[in-house]
Amino acid sequence: MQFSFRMPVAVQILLCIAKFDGVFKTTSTFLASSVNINPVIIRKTLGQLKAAGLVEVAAGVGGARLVKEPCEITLQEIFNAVEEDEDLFHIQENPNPQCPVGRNIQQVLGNKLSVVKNHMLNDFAKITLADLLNDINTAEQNRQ
Amino acid sequence: MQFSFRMPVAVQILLCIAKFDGVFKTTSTFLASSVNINPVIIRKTLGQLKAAGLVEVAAGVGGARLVKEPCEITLQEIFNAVEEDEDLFHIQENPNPQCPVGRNIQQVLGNKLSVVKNHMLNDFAKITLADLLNDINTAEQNRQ
DNA sequence: CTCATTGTAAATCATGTTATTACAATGAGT
DNA sequence: ACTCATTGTAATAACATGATTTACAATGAG
Repeated sequence: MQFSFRMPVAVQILLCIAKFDGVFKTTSTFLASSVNINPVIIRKTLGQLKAAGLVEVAAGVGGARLVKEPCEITLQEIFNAVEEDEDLFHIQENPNPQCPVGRNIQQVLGNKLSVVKNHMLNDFAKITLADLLNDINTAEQNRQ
Repeated sequence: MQFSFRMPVAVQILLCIAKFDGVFKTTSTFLASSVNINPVIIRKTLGQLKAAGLVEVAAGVGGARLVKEPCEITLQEIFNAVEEDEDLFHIQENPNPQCPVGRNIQQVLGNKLSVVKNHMLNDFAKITLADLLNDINTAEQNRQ
């Protein structure tokens, strides 16, 4: 069990936009070939990132660009842009109300798990697009 | 996108076993009625918890009991017992190797996310079955 | 006006989770 | 030794969700 493609795809999109800014026009088709995924998914994800105020997309002419600096874009923003705001775990909705465990499990376990999720979001908030861009560049240098 | 039932179900099973120890025989059918889920899933989950050394199950006669004290059983153990050991996020397996972002994304993003996952597991390690049992009991008292 | 591109809907495919049925194996109680 | 409720497990079906694909109207620079 793991989270879907969505956040990693969004990260890769943003990295490409940052990396190829001014070099290539970052159309959905161009981005799709980097991620190796269908262009429609890129366009959908780009729409979510636009709604979150992270990118601008040029309808008609094509291409996308960052609205904020890479050092100002965190993984938390990206995560929130593409994932629903919901609990980390799916807790059974209809436990037995006759059972003292069943009738309290949602609240009790939910409380604990929401703290864990907040920690995770805080971790995400500490990671910026600039960090990742930097790691990419370092990895590229080590290639030679 | 969220994690499945599995861990919450396992937690509820263990809480019931702890709570009803010596009062009721905790068979898969009994536990299934608290969680309101199919008994086969209970048996499967119980098998995973047994393999993890958290419970003993009496084949034939029926019923399960904890092998360790509730204060010694952490959410991390329960999580590991029922979930695969895999990355938090699904990162595209076949990115474009021609693209400097595509050919490094797995390593770069994977590194960052594995740190986050470890934090999450550490958080789980700090939550014990005894904590949850305590919260359940408090909630029950506040009912009256 | 043209044309590459975006935005979006709809249909399909793939995968994973949960539910259900079925039945051999178990083992305490008689 | 027999009984019987129960476990362990396999196999299958039902369902939900994510990802893919096709299609096409809307966009807007040139």
